[in-house]
Amino acid sequence: MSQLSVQSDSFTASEVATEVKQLKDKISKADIDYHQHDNPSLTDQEYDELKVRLRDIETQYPNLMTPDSPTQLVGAPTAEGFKKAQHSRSMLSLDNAFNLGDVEEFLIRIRRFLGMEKSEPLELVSEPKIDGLSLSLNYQDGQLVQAVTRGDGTIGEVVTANVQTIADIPRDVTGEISGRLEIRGEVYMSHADFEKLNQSQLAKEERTFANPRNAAAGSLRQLDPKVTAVRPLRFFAHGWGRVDPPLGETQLAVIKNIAKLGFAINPHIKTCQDIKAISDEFQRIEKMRAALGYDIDGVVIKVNSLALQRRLGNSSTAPRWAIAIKFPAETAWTILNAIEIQVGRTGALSPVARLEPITVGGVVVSNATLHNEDYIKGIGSDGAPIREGRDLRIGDRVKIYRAGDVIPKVADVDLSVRPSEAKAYEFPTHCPVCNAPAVRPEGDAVRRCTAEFTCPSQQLEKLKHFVSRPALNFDGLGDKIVEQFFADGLLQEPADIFLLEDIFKTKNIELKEREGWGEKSARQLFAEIQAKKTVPFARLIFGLGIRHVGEVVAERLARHFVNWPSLVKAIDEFAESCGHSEHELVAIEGIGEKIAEALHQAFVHPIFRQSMERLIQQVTIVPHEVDTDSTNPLASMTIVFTGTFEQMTRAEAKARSESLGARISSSVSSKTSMVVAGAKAGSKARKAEELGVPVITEDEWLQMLENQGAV
DNA sequence: GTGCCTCGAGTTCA
DNA sequence: CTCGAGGCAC
Repeated sequence: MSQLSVQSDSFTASEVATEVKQLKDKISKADIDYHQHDNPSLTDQEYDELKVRLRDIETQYPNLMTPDSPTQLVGAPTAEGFKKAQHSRSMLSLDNAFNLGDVEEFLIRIRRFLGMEKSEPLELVSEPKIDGLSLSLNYQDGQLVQAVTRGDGTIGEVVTANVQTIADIPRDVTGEISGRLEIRGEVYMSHADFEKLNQSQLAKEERTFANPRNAAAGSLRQLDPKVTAVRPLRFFAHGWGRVDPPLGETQLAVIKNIAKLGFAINPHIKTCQDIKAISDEFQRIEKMRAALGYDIDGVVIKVNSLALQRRLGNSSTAPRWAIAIKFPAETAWTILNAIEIQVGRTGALSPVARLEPITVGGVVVSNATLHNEDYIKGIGSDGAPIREGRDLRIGDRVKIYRAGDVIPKVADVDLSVRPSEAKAYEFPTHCPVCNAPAVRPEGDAVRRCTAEFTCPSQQLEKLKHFVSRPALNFDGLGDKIVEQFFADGLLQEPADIFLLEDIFKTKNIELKEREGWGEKSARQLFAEIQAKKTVPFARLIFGLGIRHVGEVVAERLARHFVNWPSLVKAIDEFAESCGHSEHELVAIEGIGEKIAEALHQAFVHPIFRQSMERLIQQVTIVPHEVDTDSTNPLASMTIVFTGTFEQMTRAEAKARSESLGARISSSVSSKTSMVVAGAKAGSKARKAEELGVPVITEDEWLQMLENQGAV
């Protein structure tokens, strides 16, 4: 293994490529020996060294990285699962519109973001929104190398073998295209094929599927590709991820070129020039819906120009250049049997409706969210009536729909059949779990249990949050197990998790002897806990479960403060400065007084403080990753924008710099790396000069972006 | 002070 | 996925 330490600098490009190939082969052979033959051919250490070496090379030569590289695969395939792979660009969802007004707002938002006049033309493309499963297909030099499901948008499951038999997906576009090509689209099943499949399932006395979407999902996620092969799956391409040679300059042109490569595309794609055309097209598709022969749940509208799409970019969850206009949801009537109150990790008392089970949109629903006190009364928090002041009472006949085809909600109540004995629901004034007073501040919609750190429900929910996927992401320590351990008094706060092995010892309990545990699973759990002792800073901050501090705010804090002591110091200082707006904390983009106050409130609380000190002793914090790419000067900068911009709007400038890894701040301090001053810049530019912070013009700023190839 | 826009919190079922 | 609310631009 000595060649592994050789400096790659001394290698020629082709030598490096050869080494990459060899590494990949070795790793995948080891994978097969290990997982499929249960016969490891390498020691763990040798295996890890190979992977580290491959990752090093890929970091140095990103062009050698392919989607099927073992470094892109996270986690091993399990008996009942698929390998997982990270998407090269995350697969976002779409914003939804439910009426024309929403679409108009969407167009206004786009024009405003781009600084376009109302009269300027903006070409759009419309297409039916297929109700299926999103899939990413990765080709290298024309060969299909990997197919990945959407998953959580960042990481999906590898189903390459399963999609090889789908006729709408070419396995090979060799000769047509070289380099990398990632096609995205929707896997679905036609109505006719769905009926046939269910009949044959019936004949074989196997389970039938509730709807084509479930049938498609079930068929795609077969562990045995031979089963998938006989299932009649189809595919429409509707987008793309990374594509090496550009395929066109508009959405429509690229899609047409994708069709030329042999992919199926939907025949009902059209360009629209204005809201009227969109409306007409939506109605046309809606009329056609039943006759299409496959399920659609709306119409997708996209900005046609790819240049504009690039300028618009993405928000954290969805592209700004597309929107889905959804068809109205299916509804069903049922009986409201009971209203129960749940207490969440922030102490929020959330009412949940227990329903007489009913099928809505192909799924049996027995619970529905009731949001809050006012929702039960039929009144919005702004005083606007939702059901014209008609409240919900136990025993009522209610209309249920699934918002966004997922979350069951109560849309209406039938007063004509209300039982005479039904009384108005009285919302509890005390926590149903710990009986502490539950208060609802003036103007708030939510009533909260006041026993912030002592209410068992809040403690438990905070623990669940800490172990959850976006936080510390403990494998094999899910909600159910946390609940058990909490009920048995083994866990109370995050630090206890890392001390679990000791806690078991001192209490003289053997985990492997508990119901449902064995030697192996116990050992695995303790290993996982050990592994999670090293934790990325942002995940740790998010895991603390402080109000108003979600993933994004946690990431911003981690980015800004880099390490734990600086964060704590800033929060303590904020307290001393009596929470004033000049403070470093409040100057961070996206963090205002409420969030700073929430952080301060948590950290001054002795119980929280103590539990933090215990936790910090247990973990090693990985500082927030700073983009060390030396060719990107924006990566580690804190930038302040001031004045009026001409070439791009402020929102666009910010979005652009954030995507290049810069931090945005609203006020100038000694920590500011640079001020970009547009026309009529005032006090901020002056302050920057006083502090010796460089001030550049809009043109110079654009020049910097251009140097990054970001324009 | 007001009106976006984005983020956070809570929710269902398979 | 939706709603409420925080942050920020106007």
